[in-house]
Amino acid sequence: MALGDLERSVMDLLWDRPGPHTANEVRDALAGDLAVTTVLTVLSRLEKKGLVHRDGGRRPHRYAAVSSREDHTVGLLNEVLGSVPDRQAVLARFLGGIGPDEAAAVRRLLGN
Amino acid sequence: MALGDLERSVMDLLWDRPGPHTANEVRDALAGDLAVTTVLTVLSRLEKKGLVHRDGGRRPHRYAAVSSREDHTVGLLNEVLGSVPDRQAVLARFLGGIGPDEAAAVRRLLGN
DNA sequence: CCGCTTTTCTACGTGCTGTAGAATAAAGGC
DNA sequence: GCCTTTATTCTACAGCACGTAGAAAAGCGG
Repeated sequence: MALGDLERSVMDLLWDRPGPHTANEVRDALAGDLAVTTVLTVLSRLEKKGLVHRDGGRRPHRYAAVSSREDHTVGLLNEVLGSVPDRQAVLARFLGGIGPDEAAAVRRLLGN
Repeated sequence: MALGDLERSVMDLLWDRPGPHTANEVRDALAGDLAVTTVLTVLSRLEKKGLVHRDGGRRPHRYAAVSSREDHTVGLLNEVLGSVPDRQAVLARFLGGIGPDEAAAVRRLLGN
């Protein structure tokens, strides 16, 4: 699921600052001078996309990211990899293009 | 650069079948019954996006993918990874989620 | 009950994509 | 050099996602 620029900014905010936030808090933290309704629209679209959870128990409602930025991004990676018939071939090229430092990190991460 | 469904189908075709192709060939190979002009529009949009190269030397023009499916997909992966502040953290989660067989393949690809 | 805050509904402009007809251009035969 | 056929470009339009927000409704504190 691709995000627009503003949607992306909102997600970045929710990822960068921990804890649930109200729409007003999100608007204040965003660059520019948006209307709260704009932020609410975006938040509700993000909720429909399953990226944001809304706690509507008390007013004002609180919003938070459903999954971490890392988990979300891994999902995107797998989505990209799923669109291709030979996943391994892509990984091969990807690994061939990373720097030696990062290659070392990958090796370490694989418990080796 | 995200692709639409038809754009994606055309790219898949150009990747699956080697050599340059005419618009008519592409249309015949595609599922459904599209007009050639539709295919030409899509091809020219893909050309503008830099994904397709057109040889307009002789008529009919021939079209071919600029880069391999693997290289293109690696580009997408890096685009996704570039949108995140901590690339390594994402790679860590990604690697944690792959199967043991694929982990072995990755280790092998890293020359280990 | 009343005003203020918050949320929902509705709406509109823009850009991208799928789709293709109309208009134009080239190319080959005669 | 014309004419027919084939290929390319121009123009267009509907649908959808997104940024943006006003108008309307709903809830809360006093």
